[in-house]
Amino acid sequence: MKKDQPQSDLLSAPDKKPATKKVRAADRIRETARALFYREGIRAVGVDEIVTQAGVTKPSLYRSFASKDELAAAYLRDYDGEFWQRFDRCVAMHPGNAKAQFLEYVRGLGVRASKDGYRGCGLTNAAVEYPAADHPARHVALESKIELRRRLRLMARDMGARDPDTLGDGLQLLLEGTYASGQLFGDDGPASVLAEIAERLIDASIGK
Amino acid sequence: MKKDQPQSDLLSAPDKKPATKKVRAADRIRETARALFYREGIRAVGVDEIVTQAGVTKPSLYRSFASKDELAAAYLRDYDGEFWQRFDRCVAMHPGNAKAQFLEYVRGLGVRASKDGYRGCGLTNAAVEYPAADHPARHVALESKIELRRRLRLMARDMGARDPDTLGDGLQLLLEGTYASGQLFGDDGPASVLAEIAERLIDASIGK
DNA sequence: AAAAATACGTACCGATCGGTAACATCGTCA
DNA sequence: TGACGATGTTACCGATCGGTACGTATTTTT
Repeated sequence: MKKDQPQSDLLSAPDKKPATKKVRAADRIRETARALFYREGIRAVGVDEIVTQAGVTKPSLYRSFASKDELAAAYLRDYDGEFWQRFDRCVAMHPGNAKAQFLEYVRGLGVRASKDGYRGCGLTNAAVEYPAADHPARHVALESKIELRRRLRLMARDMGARDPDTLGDGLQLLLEGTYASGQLFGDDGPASVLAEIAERLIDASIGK
Repeated sequence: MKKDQPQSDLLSAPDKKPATKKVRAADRIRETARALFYREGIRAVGVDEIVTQAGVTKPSLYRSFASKDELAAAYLRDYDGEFWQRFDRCVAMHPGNAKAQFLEYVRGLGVRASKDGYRGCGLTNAAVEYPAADHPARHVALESKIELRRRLRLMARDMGARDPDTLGDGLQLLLEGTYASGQLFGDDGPASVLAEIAERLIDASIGK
């Protein structure tokens, strides 16, 4: 279970103990929380479970995070970062072609969402778990979704949509619908038609 | 379950106290749980809060429901019933016209989902809160979604879609996306374009 | 090597969680 | 009246919840 020691000794690592435990407790907590929160939900996971599985202790958690809610918010910030990494990678694959960019992301998502064990979007799930507007976790989730909306509308404009805002919002509905459906049905759920439907909607919304 | 209140006083009710408390405890619990579970989420609401707000006591709850999980399942069965009531009312309004039936529902949903305080679909939310496949709440939610999928595919066929299953699934993506987006963004969210997008997608999927 | 700073662990807290035992009370109907 | 079923009352259970007081290692700096 305790793997990952700093492989800095690939070349010229002069003074360094094996450092089996060199990974900072805060990092181990972040990683463990990420896995547990995503798989089981935030409310379902207690801090004891996190620290136990991370191989650290509770005070270590509370030295790095003010509360469980803040840890949840940190998890979502990490998740948000990974999301945009995936998204922007698709964008970079098709320079100047917004439709191809979006369809690239959508095809990847369609595959992921149809594998079982898929649990949807961590950000959306968190917003479902924490409806209170002032909760730190919900705040992170909402900001991310607002940014996504902005990006999708821009992409819709670049696609040449007659009404970019409407198409952008429509694409967001499809994405959120896939997140939800993917975790409801296992494979062979509605999520598998995402790419086809998205393309159909886009084609019906551009040109003319 | 457990019929309610002998409403024998429609005529000739001679001796009857105001009956402020005549409502069965089980029913009061169901109603209270429905409101609280939907608004705040199932995990977020404790049984103490339910019985307190319902004006009953904990043993009364556990005389009618085997566990909190079963109460949650009962809540979802109620929710499911109300959903199909709304849905079938829209169907009945446009006999023989599946597209009009669906758009009728979609227009109503678009309005509801854009009001703030909207919390999405109770069934979908429950599935998010309880990822474990064997949880009673998730079971009810999944069954309902499977039935919805079946219905939407049938409607897509009645619309004359080239590929009914694909269109049906696409419509489900839009619905689920609206449930999620509606509770993320308040009003003026992506949910407000649902009707327009749905119609566009349908038109692009039929005939030819 | 000594001192200052940083990271971590042991043990514990009060509150709340879902759930129950035992008994008193009430209304209804025979 | 008397019996019954449904409800309320009170007190309690063990487990888990999020969170902390306080002392000990370990590093880093001097």
